[in-house]
Amino acid sequence: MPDDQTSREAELRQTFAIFNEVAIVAQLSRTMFEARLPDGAGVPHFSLVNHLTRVRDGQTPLALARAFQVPKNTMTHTISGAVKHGWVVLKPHPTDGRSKTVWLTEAGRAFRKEAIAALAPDLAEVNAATTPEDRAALLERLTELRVFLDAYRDPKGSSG
Amino acid sequence: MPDDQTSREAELRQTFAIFNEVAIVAQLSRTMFEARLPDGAGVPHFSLVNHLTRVRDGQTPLALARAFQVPKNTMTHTISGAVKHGWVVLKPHPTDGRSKTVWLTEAGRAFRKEAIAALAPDLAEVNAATTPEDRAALLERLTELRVFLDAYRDPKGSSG
DNA sequence: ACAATATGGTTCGATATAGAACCAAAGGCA
DNA sequence: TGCCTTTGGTTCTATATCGAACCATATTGT
Repeated sequence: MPDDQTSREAELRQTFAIFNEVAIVAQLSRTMFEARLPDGAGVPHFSLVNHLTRVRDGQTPLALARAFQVPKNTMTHTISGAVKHGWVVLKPHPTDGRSKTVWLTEAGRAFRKEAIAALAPDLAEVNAATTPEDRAALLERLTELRVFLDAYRDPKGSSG
Repeated sequence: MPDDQTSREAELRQTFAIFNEVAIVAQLSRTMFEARLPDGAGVPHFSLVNHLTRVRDGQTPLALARAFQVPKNTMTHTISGAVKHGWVVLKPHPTDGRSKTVWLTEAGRAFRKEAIAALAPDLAEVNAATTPEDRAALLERLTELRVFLDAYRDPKGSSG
């Protein structure tokens, strides 16, 4: 077996290791965050409410599904949970009878505010344990990888 | 609001963004991998079989749960799926009547071999789209973060 | 106008993950 | 020996995620 082959395989293993670490970090951070969120709140609920706050509410479920890169049935499920908790409400779409729009409630805004306050200490611990340079580099490389994967699996950007 | 405060908040947002990207990459890569795996095979099944191959089989479910940083009931579930597919078999522990041991089957070894071959092209695409230096840096920083989170959430290293 | 197709959303079935309660065997200790 | 605690695993319940099938409304093409 020539050297080219063995070193290529070593690089594939390294890339596999990257995805492995990503999966572990995702798992650990999800657990960490959910421990801080109130009652039946999960990360998807917070992400939804956070997105509606930062961008704008009144978006359709499909637009949200695309924003989060998840299938539309997953977004249906997340929204229904948020509705059940009273953080958002659904209203009919003004011009498209098939569609709906998602709106924040006061409870939703309060939930987001409290969640952010509850999450901050953990984030601060991470910042205390790492350097700003490492974090900036990590974010850059992760974004690069995410952008590639995004385009790789779905060259045209569909999601429904 | 003093500058210290605003820059600290900016850093918290950046760290939050890191976890956000990690979650997205984890999601995209999981989907990508599972599209390549046969029939009802999921990433956890592959990870299990891969671990049993690389380290050794005959380990107990609890040891495996610790190796993968998951609760023991999650490992019970993963193993039962792998047993159902015929990739591993359970045998009683030789000296501990409460415990079991997990063993690879020939089908399990074949599954791993085929899965690796099926996954390689995707990994190669990632390698074609990134530089070795970026990948090495990413892996390093991810590992650093994973090690921190691991210690942060569980200073003593328990898992059962 | 009308049939064919495309789109927005939900439902169904499957796997994944995790906390809590539970059971059975092992180990410690009087 | 017998009780109590610890440990290994499973079960129960709940949320998350996703593909496939499905329904209703819109849009397109003729």
